Amino acid sequence: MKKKHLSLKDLASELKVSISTVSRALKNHPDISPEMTKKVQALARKRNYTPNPLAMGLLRQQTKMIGVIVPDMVTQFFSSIISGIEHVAKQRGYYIIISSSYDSFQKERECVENLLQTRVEGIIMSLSSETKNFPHLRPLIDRELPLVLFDRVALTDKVSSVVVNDRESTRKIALHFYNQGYRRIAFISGASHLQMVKERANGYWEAIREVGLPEKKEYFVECNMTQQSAAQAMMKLLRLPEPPDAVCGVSHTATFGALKAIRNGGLTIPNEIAVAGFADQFHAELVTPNLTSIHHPTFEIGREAARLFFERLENPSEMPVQVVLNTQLVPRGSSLK
Amino acid sequence: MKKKHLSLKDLASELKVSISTVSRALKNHPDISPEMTKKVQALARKRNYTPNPLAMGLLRQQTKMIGVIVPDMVTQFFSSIISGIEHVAKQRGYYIIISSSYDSFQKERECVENLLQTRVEGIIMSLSSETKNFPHLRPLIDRELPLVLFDRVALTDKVSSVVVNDRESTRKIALHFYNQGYRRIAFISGASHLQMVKERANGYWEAIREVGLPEKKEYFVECNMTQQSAAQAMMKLLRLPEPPDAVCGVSHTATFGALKAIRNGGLTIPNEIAVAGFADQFHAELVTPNLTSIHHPTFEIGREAARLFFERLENPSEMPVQVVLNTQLVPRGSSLK
DNA sequence: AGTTTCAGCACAACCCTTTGTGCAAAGGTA
DNA sequence: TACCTTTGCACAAAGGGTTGTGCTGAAACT
Repeated sequence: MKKKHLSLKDLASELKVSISTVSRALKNHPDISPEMTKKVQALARKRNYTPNPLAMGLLRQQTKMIGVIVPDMVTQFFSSIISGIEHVAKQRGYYIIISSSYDSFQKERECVENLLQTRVEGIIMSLSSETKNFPHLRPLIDRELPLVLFDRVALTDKVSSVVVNDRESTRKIALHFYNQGYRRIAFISGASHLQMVKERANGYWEAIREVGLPEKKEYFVECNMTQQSAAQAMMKLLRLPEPPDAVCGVSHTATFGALKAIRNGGLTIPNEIAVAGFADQFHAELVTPNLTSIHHPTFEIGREAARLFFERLENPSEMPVQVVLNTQLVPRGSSLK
Repeated sequence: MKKKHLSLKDLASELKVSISTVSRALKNHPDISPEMTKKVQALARKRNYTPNPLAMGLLRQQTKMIGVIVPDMVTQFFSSIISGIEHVAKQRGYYIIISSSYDSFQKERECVENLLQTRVEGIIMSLSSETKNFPHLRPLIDRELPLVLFDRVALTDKVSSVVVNDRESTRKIALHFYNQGYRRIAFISGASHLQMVKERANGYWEAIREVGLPEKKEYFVECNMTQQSAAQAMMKLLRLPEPPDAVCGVSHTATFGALKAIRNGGLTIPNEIAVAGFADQFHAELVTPNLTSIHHPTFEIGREAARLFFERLENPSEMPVQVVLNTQLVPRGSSLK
């Protein structure tokens, strides 16, 4: 005995008036007499009527849905951003549909296609690490569907985006190391085709130059952004004839990978070597000593991305903009001599 | 020059046939001649036609959407479960709409109402910690909409649910402590109105009795499930005339709270005191020594919940079932003498 | 050749809502 | 009284898709 959702038709037949009368009465249309309006609204409230969103969507040609694509939705970084997006979307009566690209270009492409088929009104996404070309974004751009990129961005001349000040982040860390007296500062970098990685690497070199330290290439190692790879890169650093006394990871994963390698190497932090990188408060305070880290305003990233999305939705012809959010360096035990 | 999605009507007018012909041709209906079918399908492929889901939804009276309510979507535990739900939903062509109750009964109630207005076909949820009555679930049950609860469940005689073997989890931990030679085993419990907490507490006592240790009330302390509160509870334990040599936290948060208190107290793990609790691999291996922990099959919880959901969707009259998943004790450094 | 049969397509209704237009009854004015 | 305006509602179309039924012309039958 499954009760179906009730429609205007049900209300209309119960009141023995036409559907259009009911519809107008619910909107206080002047064409409808006050008595009728009252009667209709009373019944609608009693029966707990709500308009069918599908019918509305069909009529208005809008689904009230935003597609969100992230490399992975389990990581706190992304889930927190999603939470920020959802917060704004909810306020505006929109829903989000989350898809994971699992850092695969192929999957990302499928996600975009799927979401377009679902008739989302636009997409907010962070690119997969494999994504170097953007043919799958063409349909969005050509059809002027709102598209907002965050964290891992591209095509910034055509697409609005939200990023953090990556260069400044690593610069802050390196300067912090220097101020604490560390002089052999190393950096574990990542896949260099990513804009974010380039920026962070630049920030590192900028600080090195700024304080007048020698630009030693051997203190700049690369990894593929996995914990294991970062750990190996760290071990490479430790085997140097003159190993670094401070190290900064290019990402959350790289930082903790380096941390593990250092522990395995039996070195004491922060005396023999200082560590800093990217981590949220919870993770930074879980390890001993607590990790000096760059805190990303994840919720705000999501909020801004959603804000830009609605801006474009309302004004598709505006020029794309880029919002740069500032990160925060939180010094903790791992780098305080 | 916003190109709209194209419809059957567009295809029909381009081929100068009726809409119904196009519709049938796309489905290989025998009424349509092979040549016409070929022609239509060719054009549809060329133009990249996909049916409008709103129109289909309106027609079939199904939205292909599942509402998902969690206390918080940022925590890995829940985001991983959501990921499992999404995985199954995607396979079946369904989308999920995620709402957060923020552990508030009021918000949870609003979430349910909102989702029902959106015409989701059912809801998969974990109850907020405030939820003790279930008037907001009545509409779901009365209208026989699929409802599946996980982790924090209730009304198991009317609603399908997925839980883990909580009692067994803590029992395993306590037995593991005993086998490692620990004899003064403590437990940091939580808000006792939660079924989950009761079960875990029971598992602890069960193991204590099983191995014949004295049932010492002072080794059983309570906290309100925050890190700080758990840390305070831990400190209380450490101040005992005969402090425990092993401690188990009732939850992820409680476990790490206890860990921090022990560190602050300057005790060495696992020699002076062993620690174990609930944590995923990433967090367990982040701390030193690595934390012995109960691993929850979060992805599977989501998968099972979704499976039960579709079972009920297809067969609403079946009796509710409860799936109990087993947890896994992963011994690590924090409890190995 | 006249009738039947069937292939092959068009028409119309339905799902639910909004909204422009039509229309009848009531009121007002000359 | 005859005409015009206004009130208050009904009708219909549109949005995109499916599907039962109606219609037309040609092939196959007697």
